[in-house]
Amino acid sequence: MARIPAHASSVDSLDDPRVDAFGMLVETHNELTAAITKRLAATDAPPVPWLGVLLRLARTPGQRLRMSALARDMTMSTSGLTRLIDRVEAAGHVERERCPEDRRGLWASLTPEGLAVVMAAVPGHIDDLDDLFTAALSADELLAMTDLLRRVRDHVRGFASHPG
Amino acid sequence: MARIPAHASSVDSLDDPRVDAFGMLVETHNELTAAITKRLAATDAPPVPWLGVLLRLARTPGQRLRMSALARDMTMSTSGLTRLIDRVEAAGHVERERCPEDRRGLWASLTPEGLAVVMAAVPGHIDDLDDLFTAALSADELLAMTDLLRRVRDHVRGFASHPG
DNA sequence: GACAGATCATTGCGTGTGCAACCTTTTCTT
DNA sequence: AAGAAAAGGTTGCACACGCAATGATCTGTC
Repeated sequence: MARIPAHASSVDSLDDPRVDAFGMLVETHNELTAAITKRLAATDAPPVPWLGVLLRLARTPGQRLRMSALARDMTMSTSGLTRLIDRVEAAGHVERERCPEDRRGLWASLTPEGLAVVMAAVPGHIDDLDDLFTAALSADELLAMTDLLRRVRDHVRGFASHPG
Repeated sequence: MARIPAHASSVDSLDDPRVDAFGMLVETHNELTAAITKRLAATDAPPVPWLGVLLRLARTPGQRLRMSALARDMTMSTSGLTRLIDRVEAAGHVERERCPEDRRGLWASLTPEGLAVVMAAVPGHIDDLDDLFTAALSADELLAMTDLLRRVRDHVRGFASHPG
């Protein structure tokens, strides 16, 4: 691949592997989340962001997480998470609990109903992922891709670029 | 790692490489687009979706694309694209042109100003990508990841799961 | 040739999200 | 100990997006 001089003025300079990679990340994400969203909506499973919250809580010891920590994990703003938890809580899947050692803070805590919901939803979700996602890759490739993505994610997080 | 029986009822069944991979795709996308969005906003460069439109048009022979084709390429609904083009057109970067051979259709056509804008924005954008994205990977890994993502994207598109 | 159905693009509406401002509580500084 | 600064979470606001319905045009069938 030829280096691209900074003063390049032809449209050829727009073909760049870094730009391509970023574009592909965005497109793949959009295609896949749109498809998964439709699959979930076709059943009575919770939508993608709900599933994200419920999965994270279910996998956490004590099955509760601080609001701000959950926002960071979900890569969304705290205001976005406030509203998301509003909805999930209204459905009875989580509860807000006051935090004894920091009275500013709140726990988002998974309810038994919420745990039941996520346990019931996951097998179908995995089937959807097999169809739409995993089928395109070998097992090794899936792990390799996960690893590459994780490294990029961690790298970007190092810039503390989160929305507030 | 142990196989997970379909009737598994413990939270261990929630640790699944397919679920992990999907979660990582979403997180990486969210982190990276948020960070890139902030970088672009800090300069006078156009926001991410505008850049997507402008780049696609700039790289297309004739530098124009049908609205519906552009919507598919951008992995967004046609209504979303209508509004996006409204904004980009108001900024003078593209123009709608009636299509002689199909009077229902419209071309989204890059203006000279739009071309100048994208040519000016791309070098800085590539610098941002180098910082935030490419730095986490070797050149080979970047290409490998792009390839894996492309295969997943193409696979999902095979399900014709687009929003309308 | 006419009518039914599909396709292209737009609009009304609902919703999910980020930013900035705010209040409360904690932590730091002196 | 007191005031300043920082952090946790919520709210007002604006905005971008998807879905469903609409109007216009094309395509296929009889």
